[in-house]
Amino acid sequence: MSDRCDFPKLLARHQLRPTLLRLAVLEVLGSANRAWQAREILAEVRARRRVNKVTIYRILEDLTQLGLVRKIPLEGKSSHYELACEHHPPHPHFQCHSCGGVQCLEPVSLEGIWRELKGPLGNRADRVEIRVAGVCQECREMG
Amino acid sequence: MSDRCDFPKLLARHQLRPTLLRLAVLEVLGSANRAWQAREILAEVRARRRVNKVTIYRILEDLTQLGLVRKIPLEGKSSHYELACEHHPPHPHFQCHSCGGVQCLEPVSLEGIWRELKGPLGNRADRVEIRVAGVCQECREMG
DNA sequence: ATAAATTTGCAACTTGGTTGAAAAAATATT
DNA sequence: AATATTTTTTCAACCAAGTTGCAAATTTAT
Repeated sequence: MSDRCDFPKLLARHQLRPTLLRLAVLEVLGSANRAWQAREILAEVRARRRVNKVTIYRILEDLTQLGLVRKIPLEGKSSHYELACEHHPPHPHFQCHSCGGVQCLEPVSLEGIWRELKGPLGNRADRVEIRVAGVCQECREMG
Repeated sequence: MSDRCDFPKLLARHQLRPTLLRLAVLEVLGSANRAWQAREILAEVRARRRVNKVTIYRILEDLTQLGLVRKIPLEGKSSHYELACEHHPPHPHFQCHSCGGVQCLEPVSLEGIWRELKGPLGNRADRVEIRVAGVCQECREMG
């Protein structure tokens, strides 16, 4: 997935030091083409190292702030995070409203939407997010 | 906005009794063309009547379940709710990542997106939600 | 009138996330 | 190298949104 992302370099480019924990978080995020909950990232990092949850939250916040990570609001109480490097362009997410599971979908063109968008003038729009809700295959088969 | 929605009838159609509280929640939702947080709805209903928050949450859950209300996941820890009657078709939402404020945008055509959507086969997609993130006018003027 | 079912309230709890300040680690200065 | 400074991580305590189980109250059916 993100074998081609040089995380230390990415961090350096943003004046963030390449600490073990920051790298660990980035590596978890890059280890699969999916969106992760903070709790999942915490668990993954803990598999290799002792960490406090606050640290994970703060790292995620910093990385999100710098645009290195995308924070995706979805149904449920916990946010999801994913890499935002050049190898992971923005894309829609599918969420099953039965099991809550999340899947990344292929990127779609947003031109039409941007063109059609009409909102209170004076707002500056930076980003468009698409969430597709439905029932995933597994839940459908369950009945 | 929703002067044309007959809430008692809507409830009856779904085998839900038109209790004072259910009607109060619907009336709050219909009182402005915006998305409401549960806490806001609670406050509004409490302005007229004594209610427990659990009741509000349960009512919102029931109404959402029946498709009478849309629950919209946005950035931040609390969900937003809005009427889903025929007078309030689905539409994108704008959210300011400075103040967190939410605005309803005009509906846009989703045809292009539906056509382009490519996801794990076997999923059934029911709904597409669009969230536009940016900075609202007010926050821009602040600096 | 009374029994049965539905709705609401209450209190206690769970969970995701946050705060502030101290401890530890890394970097810079003399 | 020793010390000061800054950055990162931790800890404990906290907060707010939302949930659970059960009792009380209300509504509907018998």
